[in-house]
Amino acid sequence: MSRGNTRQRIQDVALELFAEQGYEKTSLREIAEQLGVTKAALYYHFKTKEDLVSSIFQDLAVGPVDELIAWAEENRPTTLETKLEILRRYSARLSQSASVFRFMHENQAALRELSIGDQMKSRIFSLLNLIKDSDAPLADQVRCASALFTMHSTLFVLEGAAGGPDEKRKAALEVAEELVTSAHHGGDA
Amino acid sequence: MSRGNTRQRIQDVALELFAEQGYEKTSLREIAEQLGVTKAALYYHFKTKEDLVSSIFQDLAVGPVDELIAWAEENRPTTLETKLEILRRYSARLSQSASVFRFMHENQAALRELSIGDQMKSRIFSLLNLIKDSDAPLADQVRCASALFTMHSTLFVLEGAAGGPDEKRKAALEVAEELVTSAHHGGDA
Amino acid sequence: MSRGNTRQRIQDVALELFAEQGYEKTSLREIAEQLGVTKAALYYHFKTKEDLVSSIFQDLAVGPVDELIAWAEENRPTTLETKLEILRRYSARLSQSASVFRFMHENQAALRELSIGDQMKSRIFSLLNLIKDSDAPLADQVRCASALFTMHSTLFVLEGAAGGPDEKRKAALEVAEELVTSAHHGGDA
Amino acid sequence: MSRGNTRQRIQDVALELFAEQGYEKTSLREIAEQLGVTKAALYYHFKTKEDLVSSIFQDLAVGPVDELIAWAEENRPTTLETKLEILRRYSARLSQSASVFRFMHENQAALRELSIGDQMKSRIFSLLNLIKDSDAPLADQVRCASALFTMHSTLFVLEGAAGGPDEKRKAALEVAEELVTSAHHGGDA
DNA sequence: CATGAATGAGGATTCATTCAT
DNA sequence: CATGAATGAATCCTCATTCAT
Repeated sequence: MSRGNTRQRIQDVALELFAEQGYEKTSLREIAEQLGVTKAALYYHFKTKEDLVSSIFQDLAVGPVDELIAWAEENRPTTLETKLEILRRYSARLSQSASVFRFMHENQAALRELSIGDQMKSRIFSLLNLIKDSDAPLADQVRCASALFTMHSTLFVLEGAAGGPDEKRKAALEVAEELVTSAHHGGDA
Repeated sequence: MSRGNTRQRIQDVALELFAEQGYEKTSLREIAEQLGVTKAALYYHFKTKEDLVSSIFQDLAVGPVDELIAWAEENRPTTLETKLEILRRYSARLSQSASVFRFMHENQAALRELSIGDQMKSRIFSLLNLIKDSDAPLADQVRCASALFTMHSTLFVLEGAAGGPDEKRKAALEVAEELVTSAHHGGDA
Repeated sequence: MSRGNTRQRIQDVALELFAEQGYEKTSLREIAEQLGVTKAALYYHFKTKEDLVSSIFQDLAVGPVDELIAWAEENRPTTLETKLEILRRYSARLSQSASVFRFMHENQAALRELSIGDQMKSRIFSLLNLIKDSDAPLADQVRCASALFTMHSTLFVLEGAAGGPDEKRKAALEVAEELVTSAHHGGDA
Repeated sequence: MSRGNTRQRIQDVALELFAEQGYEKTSLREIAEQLGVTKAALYYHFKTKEDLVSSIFQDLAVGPVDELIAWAEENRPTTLETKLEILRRYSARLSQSASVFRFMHENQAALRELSIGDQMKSRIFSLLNLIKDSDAPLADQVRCASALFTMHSTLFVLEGAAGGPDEKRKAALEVAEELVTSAHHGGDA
């Protein structure tokens, strides 16, 4: 039945548990139990716990974001329209891999000393630098950072408010576009 | 030698380590060692590790935010000017207790199952509800949430960018005010 | 209000908790808390935890049993009637200090390495030796031991059966008398 | 080196130490040390300390007694001869697993809050109910309880008296039979 | 591919006890 | 008489990891 897709199944279950309970609170025993295999089996597929979590990020977050960055770099110089397209594409990535990003957001302390933490951080900085202008007034830089964070946060905030996940995503994107546009104008004017 | 200020010293050192390394990665042994006391001494002052972290939040975050909420509730109905004043006061609180809020932000997964996690969450929701209008369009609600998150995030993002902490705080406040104002107008128009 | 009777109050509360939860499971903190005093206060009245439990036994078990043994030794040689009187008196002691004896019975392992354990053991052996005849057949010796244990056990067994505590005590005494009488006859015949 | 019998070896050493020192005074460290393994090895085989002690009881006490109860229930209605046979079989079980029963007897307080405590208690009650008649006079009920306790106690009392363990066992059985017979006649007459 | 068995390091917590005030 | 503050030693237990089979 399971033919070589074990690796994938481990990642799936692990992500689910990591997102639910946090990285540190989720033990390999738990993951193995939920899969119906032995802890040792996990070690056949992944060298360490860190290796497991890294592979998840690599596939679901680092890779996609790298593609986005590559695309943006091909489209230099970065016009406002390009910036807005970055936001749109990023928003799409975000909702595709919502649980990884949620996990990242809620476990920053735990991820900080994992190499993957730095990797993600540098990607997001790259993205931010594509959107904002380093010479712009501080407030404009905040606007751009805020644009990114707004899309992140909306993934798991506003539970109370009406609207399905996709409506919320669109609203967040709208606000983000507005913020970046405003920062861009700020630079222009 | 120590004159009744031990409790306070424990809280200080604990917060420092919690913020630096994360809640789960910081052991009571470490805190005790840094203080030059025994683990058991910590247990004389705090019933559990959770109790310790809770007391820190209570003093530095829950208390101050409660005061702010109380003030806001005395000034009903909430005009735009009141909302902006809430932002200003919140921004001040935030920078006074920056490390607690940073800690909170980076350890959401760990705090989730601590009672203090729920407490903080409910406070922030209260604040959000004072600022936003539940009947407003979704985008406006996102604007208000974003205003809060912007002030939070700016505490520990934009390391690269120029400007001292206070300038960043002011810039964040400016953006937050803008977002809330925009959401308010949105409701009006 | 409390004038020098603190010692007594400590003993009372301690016995209650020891009997309820066992010796090892009952901490001095617990005793102090229930009394509304500090652990350190207990140490003013009793040198150690062992000292506390010993004092309780001394007052409620060792002393009374010693009196009984003294009485029996004054009434040598030990006729059957004397033996039966020993049983009656012992039965009375037992129900007066039921909780100490129950505690003793259920915590033999814990008491074994406390000096008071040996003390109690030697008292009960003395009592047994007054009742049984060392030259008698083994079965008769068992009868006499059984007589004592019957009275002990009935203190906290037969919860299901009808009858108030005093009726049970009388029934136990009756059976005990029978056993000792039978052992005595056995020696005679 | 060790061939799958580790689990058994742990149980053996644990029982020995539990019986010698009591449940609470015996730490897992001690058990592990005596076996020449790590504490963690114990946890591979038994989920908790309670689980370890339970497994010992299950194998050596609960199981055998359950068989005895099952046998007795097949031989309803319970004649006097059946009752005596129960005593004989129980006596045999008792001396086969003497240390478990001794341990049980001396650690009642500790076992009380372990699920295995309740289990054993209910077994002994079942046994008692097979032997005694609930409508009989209280004294007869005491006789039957006493029969059981006599066999229990003789396992570790009467150290001073002459006779090997098997002679003591037989003497105890004799007295127990007598008590139950007497209680049975009491009901008849 | 995977398991069974084990380890070493470390976690939070509890306890009896002490002593200066 | 009693407390507040602290200690040292021990407790049970969990975890990531390893390795022979």
